[in-house]
Amino acid sequence: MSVYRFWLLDINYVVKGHQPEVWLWGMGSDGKNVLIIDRGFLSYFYVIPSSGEDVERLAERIARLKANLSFMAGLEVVERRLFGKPVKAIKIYCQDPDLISEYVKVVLKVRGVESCLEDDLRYSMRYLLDNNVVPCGWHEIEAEEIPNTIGVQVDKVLLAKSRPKYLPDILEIPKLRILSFSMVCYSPKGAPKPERNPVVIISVVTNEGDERQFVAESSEGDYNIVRDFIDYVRRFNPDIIVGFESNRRDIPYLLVRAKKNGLALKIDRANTEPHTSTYGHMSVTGRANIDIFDYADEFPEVKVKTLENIADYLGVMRIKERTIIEDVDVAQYWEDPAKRPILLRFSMDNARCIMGIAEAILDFAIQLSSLVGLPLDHIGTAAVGFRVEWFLMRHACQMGELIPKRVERPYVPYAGAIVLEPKPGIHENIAVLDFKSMYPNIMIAYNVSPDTYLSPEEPDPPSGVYVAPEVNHRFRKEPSGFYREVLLRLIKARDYIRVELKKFRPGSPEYKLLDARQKAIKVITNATYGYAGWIGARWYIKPVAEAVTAWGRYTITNTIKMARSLGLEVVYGDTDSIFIRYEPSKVEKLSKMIEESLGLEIKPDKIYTRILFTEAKKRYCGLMPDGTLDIVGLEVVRGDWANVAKNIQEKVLEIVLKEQSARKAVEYVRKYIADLRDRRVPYRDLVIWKSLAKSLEEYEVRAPHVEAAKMLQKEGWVLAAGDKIGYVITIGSGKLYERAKPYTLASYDEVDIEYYVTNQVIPAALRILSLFGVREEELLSPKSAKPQSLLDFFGRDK
DNA sequence: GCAGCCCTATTACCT
DNA sequence: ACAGGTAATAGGGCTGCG
Repeated sequence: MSVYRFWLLDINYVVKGHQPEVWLWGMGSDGKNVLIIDRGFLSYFYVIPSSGEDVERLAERIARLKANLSFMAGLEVVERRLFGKPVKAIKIYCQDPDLISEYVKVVLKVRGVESCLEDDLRYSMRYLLDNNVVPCGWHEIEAEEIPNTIGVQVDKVLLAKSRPKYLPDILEIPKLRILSFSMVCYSPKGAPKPERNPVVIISVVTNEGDERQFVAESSEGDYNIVRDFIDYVRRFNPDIIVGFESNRRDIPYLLVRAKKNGLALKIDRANTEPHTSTYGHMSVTGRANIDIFDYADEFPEVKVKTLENIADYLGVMRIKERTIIEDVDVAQYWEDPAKRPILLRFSMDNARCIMGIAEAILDFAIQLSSLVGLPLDHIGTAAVGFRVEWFLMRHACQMGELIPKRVERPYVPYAGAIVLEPKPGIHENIAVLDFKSMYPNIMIAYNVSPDTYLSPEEPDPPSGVYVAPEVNHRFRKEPSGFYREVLLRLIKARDYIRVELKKFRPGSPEYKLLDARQKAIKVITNATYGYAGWIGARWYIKPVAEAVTAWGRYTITNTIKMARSLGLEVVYGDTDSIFIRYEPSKVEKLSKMIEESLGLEIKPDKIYTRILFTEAKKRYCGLMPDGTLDIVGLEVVRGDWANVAKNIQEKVLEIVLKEQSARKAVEYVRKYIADLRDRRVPYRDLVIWKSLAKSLEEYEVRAPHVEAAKMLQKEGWVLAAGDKIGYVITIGSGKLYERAKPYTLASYDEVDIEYYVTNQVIPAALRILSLFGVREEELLSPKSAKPQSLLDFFGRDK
């Protein structure tokens, strides 16, 4: 027996004859792939006695059930806390974790049992939580090698002789074998259906430089390529498999195709097929199956989350250098021998893009996984709320706080932040002062937490309370709350990493790793308030979230008052920021005042040379000292306007802010409209993208993007909530929804250019130019009357 | 029959 | 399926109008 050091890649469990085994799949420090089998970890759940019930007596009553519940392995009375209140609970051990839900039903019927807790945790997660075993983290374990009689695809199999011991100080990531794949399916008409249409191309790229392409010999049979793909995966033996929309599309498709061909998609390390797991992800036992698409939300700048757009954004592969083949066109490319090579190239490039994106996001995914404690293949599919919750659950366990049940609650809204009315027009030399992590710091400063909250009936405790303004919710000053403790740890960890970061050269592996770690910490820190206000949260208590925003409003209004008292002119503000005319010495004073009176930190974030406010809140454009534009909320940064509108608005903003001439901007718009009318702008710049928020039948109204989506559906494409519909408006009469058409099914000749002039370009341009008195007619008429006097708004403009 | 108004549904943004 | 605050468009119903 020896001590073995490994990095945890994946975890699952099996139960054989009511005896559970945890399977820890890892990378050894000796460079080997290992499976460590840990037997004998006892699962359990808690029983909360009804109030006034004698817990020892209740325990005895439950113990008597042993005759019926034969795999109950003992019980004990323990002291825990629930929402901060001390409780005596009965911890009931169960030999077979899969029997827990059954046993809970029986136990709940026992007189004096109020409820059961923590019976809803999967055995493997229970194991991770209780033993502080961390996915994507290094551990040491006493173990002995045993023969690989089960035929798993690893270098060695070990039998655990101790529980793993987490080594938090080793951040290093072992060398991982990564395989990316992308596939093309052939359907002569409509969307490919796995029951009838074959896979014709599978492209594969590995991070060891191998590139392969499996191509079907004919349009009918895909036996060969499915088999070759399975063989290839097994031969390469990747630790990580990456795809794009592979959870939802590729893997389920391949499963059906394999079956059709009498094959089994055994691409894992345990000779089983991929299976659906938590949060709708496809689990590949012993490997981490990652869907790049699940990380698309990390890039909000990318509005339409296609593979090529994300790759372009990350600099992996430029769209300009690619031929993009739309889904609707795949069949003709496959059928035409002259065009097929383009399709092959397209597919190979997709696999390369997936590998490139994987390499760009993997550091972050790994850090998020180890921080939150969810396995690498789960962390991407878990929604933000669940990521935060798993992080909290880990700490709850360590702090003796019981994990509350998930309960359904009605949605009752509460008041949020304050947004100031901007002063429309152009302002010079404006500084933005931002509170640093305002909500987390409020939660820390006032100890706002589910376990420190005092309900109205409860008296003030001796140590005193913090009372939230407006809403008057009270929170104990002591002891330090659950949220406060967790947030302090996060902030401390991030501060430490930021210091460490300075020791390394940007771009070095160490730097990338630490940077990814601090980003993961930041994400979880910033999401904690949102979690607190989420009705789906286990630790939801509305007054907690309500108090945080109340203190937020109090903080910003006081800040504004103090700024004004110092003679600073406040021109705008939103939630945790104020925009003021920049006067360095006064700003310095203000920071100090706030620090002293509120205990929160505010600092200048950026200084605009010039800034333009529209009449609307949350929509402005600032000119930075380096000449770049900071565009906020306007059409330019929105994904649901055609590029023609976005392009023209950006240009208008640039001219107005840099050259300070509305007249020039008007000229530019007129020229642009002329070009548009001559169809000199690319077709793609006319496409309007909108998401489907629900399934098509659920829509109450007829809207352009919904009608366009219905046309796609008619063609056989499967559409679901979250899909983006790209459409153009075509010539004709009647409502817009009658003239909307998916851009892939329409052509340039059908497009109603005047719609784009009137409803896209003009409104986008006027949003800015109307501030200077420009009217629609001036943009439309090629040679309008003399420009209005207001046009030359700076006098010095020639 | 339709312009004008108001309201609702819908989407995507900001912090 | 992390929060609330906000802007904006299109559709749809209603009113008033020779």
